Amino acid sequence: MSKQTANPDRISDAEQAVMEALWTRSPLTAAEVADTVGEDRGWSLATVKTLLSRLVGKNAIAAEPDGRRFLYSPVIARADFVGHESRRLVDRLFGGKAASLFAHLAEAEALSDTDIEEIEVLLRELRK
Amino acid sequence: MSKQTANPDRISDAEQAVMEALWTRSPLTAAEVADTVGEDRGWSLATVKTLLSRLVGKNAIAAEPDGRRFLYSPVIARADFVGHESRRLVDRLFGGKAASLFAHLAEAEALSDTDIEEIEVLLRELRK
DNA sequence: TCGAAACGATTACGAGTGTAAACAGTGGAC
DNA sequence: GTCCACTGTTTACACTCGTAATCGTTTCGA
Repeated sequence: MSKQTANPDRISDAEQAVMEALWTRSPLTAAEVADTVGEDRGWSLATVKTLLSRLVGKNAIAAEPDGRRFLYSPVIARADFVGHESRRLVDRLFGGKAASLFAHLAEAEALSDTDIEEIEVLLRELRK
Repeated sequence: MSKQTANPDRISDAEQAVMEALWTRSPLTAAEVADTVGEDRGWSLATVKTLLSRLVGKNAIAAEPDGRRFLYSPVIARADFVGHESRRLVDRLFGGKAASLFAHLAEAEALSDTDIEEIEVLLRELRK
């Protein structure tokens, strides 16, 4: 009672790769996902099928029957996932303060000139 | 060949809690860490000892002998850890673009007014 | 009609994690 | 001098993750 309780159905790295494929285009069959994802990751079809099953188990994707196979589609939106993970990071590392994350990025020179410009634009938007 | 190869000595959530204690004050004995951390997390001394051992194994902390016990201190700095994890998130979710992370936070209304003000100040600094 | 290909489901297995109990050595109190 | 408390080390165990192989079924081509 603890890892899965504290960690309810977190999407793992490998699983995320599969999600990315489905966020890009869906629905897809297992074979199609494997074609897309397995390519760069060097995964076998079997591996992709396992990941798909696990994602279905986590209710992250839905499997709609289509003849004797399934068509998979995301259930959770990418924006939600991204939001969840971002918040998690901000909470874990910056005491929940998003500005601290920003300060860190600035200090670590992790912000390119382009980044800074874009953020300025966004800020002007926000200030309106 | 893959999880530990792709994931060389990552610091886990539970381990991070121990690190936080040591980043706050160090060196500490195992018992002291347990007093600090075990309290809120409800961990037994045994659990804390295990985590300390694993962290030593990962070269994240150092154990200096002090009589018949050890004094533990961080080897990696919090800023480095935070930097690493932040970059990891930006890479995984925002294609490496920090500005995208910022845009997401803005859009998700994860930025408080205070956050925005602070960021503006930081930006002015950066522009100099 | 018969065998091969294609599918999902089941099983596998080592590494990492969360959480701890059991064990062994030792130094201090009495 | 003996025993207890404390310390690090070893072992444990269930669960997740990465990565598949195998199995059972079904369908399509020959």
